[in-house]
Amino acid sequence: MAYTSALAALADPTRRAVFERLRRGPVPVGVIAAGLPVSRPAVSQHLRVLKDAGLVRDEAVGTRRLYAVDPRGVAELRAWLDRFWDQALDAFKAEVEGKPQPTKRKKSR
Amino acid sequence: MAYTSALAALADPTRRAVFERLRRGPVPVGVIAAGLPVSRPAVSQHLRVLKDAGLVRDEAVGTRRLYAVDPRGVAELRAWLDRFWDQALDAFKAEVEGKPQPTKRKKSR
DNA sequence: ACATTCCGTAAGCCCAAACTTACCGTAAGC
DNA sequence: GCTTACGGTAAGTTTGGGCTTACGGAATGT
Repeated sequence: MAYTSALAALADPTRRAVFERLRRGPVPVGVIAAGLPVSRPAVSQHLRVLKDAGLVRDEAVGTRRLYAVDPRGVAELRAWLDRFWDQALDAFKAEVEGKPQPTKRKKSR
Repeated sequence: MAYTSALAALADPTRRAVFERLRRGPVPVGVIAAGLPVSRPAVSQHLRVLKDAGLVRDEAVGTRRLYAVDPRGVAELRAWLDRFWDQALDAFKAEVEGKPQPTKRKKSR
């Protein structure tokens, strides 16, 4: 159940900006920070969270580290979301076909 | 771009529990709160956030309000996620086929 | 060897948000 | 009518997390 940490990771706007920057391809930390209004250590911390969530993988090349989107983390989130997708469509279809009983209120106790 | 608030909404564990409870079908607020270790007002507040994010819709029936998953919010999240999915697969394929240039370091400035 | 570039980590601050208690409105049952 | 069940809102408290500054380590270039 790593989708929990993935959702928590993508909740933050700055972290989402980092993640979306990675969509174009592998990028070193400094380049990411240069395009954002936060310091480089902040970006490092965000990348750590994304990595722990399985959304990102890194590769050391010289003194730099290239970060890239990890398809596995994205796949896990997708799978979790799809469960809601299927159910919601079923419920919607069921409601269109015929309203159920109005559900009586429970007696006092 | 309502996926931003949707991600923020699903980041909280309690709110996610509420949302997952709704996966079985429409439920009144009290029933949700009964199954969670938080107070009923807390659940009300969480439902408000989920509703503002477009993930949930509500329907008044008597003194109760039935909450249910809103497929539209889920669809929006799915669409956003899929953009990463496609890109990540492309990048992975490109990397397998042939490593790009090692990327020289920039001179001092 | 030294200097430089790149990056991760520690410590600390500060604000957003999740929670509780208390209150009020509304609809249904008697 | 009154009472009771249900639920949204306000106010206040507290904890978590995102940020900065400062530091240390590792690899490259000369």
